[in-house]
Amino acid sequence: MDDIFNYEHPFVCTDAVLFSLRTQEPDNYRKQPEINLSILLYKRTADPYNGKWCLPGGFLNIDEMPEDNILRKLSEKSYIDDCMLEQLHTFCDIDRDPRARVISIAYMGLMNEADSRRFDGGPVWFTVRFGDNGPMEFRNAETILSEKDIGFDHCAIIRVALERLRSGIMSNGMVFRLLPEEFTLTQLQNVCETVTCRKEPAANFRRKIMDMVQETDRCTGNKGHRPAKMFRKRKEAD
Amino acid sequence: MDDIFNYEHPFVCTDAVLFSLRTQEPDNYRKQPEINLSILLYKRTADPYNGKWCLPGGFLNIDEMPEDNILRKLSEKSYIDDCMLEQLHTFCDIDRDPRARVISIAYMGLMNEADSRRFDGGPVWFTVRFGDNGPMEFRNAETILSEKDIGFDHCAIIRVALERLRSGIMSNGMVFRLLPEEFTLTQLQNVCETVTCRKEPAANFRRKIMDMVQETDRCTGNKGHRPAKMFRKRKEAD
DNA sequence: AGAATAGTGTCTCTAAGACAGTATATA
DNA sequence: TATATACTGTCTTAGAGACACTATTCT
Repeated sequence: MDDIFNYEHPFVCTDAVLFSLRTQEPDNYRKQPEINLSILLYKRTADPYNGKWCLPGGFLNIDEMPEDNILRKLSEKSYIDDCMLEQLHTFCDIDRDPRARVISIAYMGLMNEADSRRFDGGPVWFTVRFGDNGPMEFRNAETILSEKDIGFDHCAIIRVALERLRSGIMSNGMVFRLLPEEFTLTQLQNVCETVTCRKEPAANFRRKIMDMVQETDRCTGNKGHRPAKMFRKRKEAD
Repeated sequence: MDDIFNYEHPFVCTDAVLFSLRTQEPDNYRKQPEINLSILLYKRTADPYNGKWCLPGGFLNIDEMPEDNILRKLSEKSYIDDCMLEQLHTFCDIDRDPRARVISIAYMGLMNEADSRRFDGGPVWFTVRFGDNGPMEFRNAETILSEKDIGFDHCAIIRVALERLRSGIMSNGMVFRLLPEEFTLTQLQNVCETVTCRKEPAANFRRKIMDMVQETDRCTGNKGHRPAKMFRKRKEAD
């Protein structure tokens, strides 16, 4: 092999920010459930950052695409074998891994709640609390994590992913990857609102997204209030 | 060192799409010059892709940031020692380099015409012709290149850069990095129009960008028509 | 009736686009 | 006066936001 290939070169790894939803059943069956955004983290059991929580990912094999690497790592610990991944950014800080020079190609993925509930063992879902630019917080039934509990530069990666999700959720059809096939417009709106941290009158929201959805002939029922029509993502005909 | 670091891992390189402008002096001194977008390419003198034209960049050293790598490579061949670089995307196709597995972290940079004219020796500037999605063409005084004359996957990289430039030029203050400190609004508009491939009435354009610029007390003259006020980028006061 | 959500109609304001017009320098 | 660019005024339209209103189900 060529001379230029005989030098000590950086390692390459992947990291994935997987988003999903956690729907909290309400105390009163007539009320709408609370919807929270959640991400997937796992607890490290070795140095560096032993005991800290990190994003799933791994070292990239010489003959492997980053997306495949991430899906492989995820399917080792769960039942995920398909999830659309979008490249976010490549993180290159020289000392981001104390063991060696490791650059990380970061991806973002979205999955609906039903699929995300099939995870067990390995990584676990934490709901994300976040303000416009303030510190983030991650929770599940047992644990509350703050930014200092996150290893490597993964907080920065999560921030970039959140920013991408927030800016794209309304335009790129990202919302639909978080929702089941069929959903009510109120569900759709609640998801958008939790992601963007902005409330909006229903009439305005509906006008804006009406051309992205299509009505089905089904609706909700037994909720103690007017039933809601179910919608699905509109199939483009162009 | 750790066991996981004893494996054959991908190489990492950088590639930079540097944009600038080429102003073509008009035949009639009273007319506005034609402005073209241009990018920097160099001709390979070794396999693979011997004789093809490529983006500047290079293999990333173990203790080097990608931006520094690019600036180092550029300053070897020219006088560039500073240029804001923005990360575009990381290209990972397994066979994008026939010699080995090499992933490329691609960046985009913008420089004004005066700075870009200080390049000599090494890489050269080509004006870019491009339609909405059609094939690209690259020209300078001696040469016309089509996409097949570009090595590696650098055409795809250029396309991503163009797309980013086109979508951000009006909002992110990118235009101002292509222009000199002071410029006329017609110049500003012409640059925006060549980048976006869309014409627009001057009145509308001016209304849109008025809050991004600030007037100076200078103006053009001796042009055989009404002089134009010079403007500069508005310094934000927040 | 009361509680809760589902869904609609309409007003205002702003920004984008179309287009016609005025202003000013040089030969 | 002719040419070329510089700059402005205004009409129309589309979309965002605010807000008030009606509709439906279950207990």
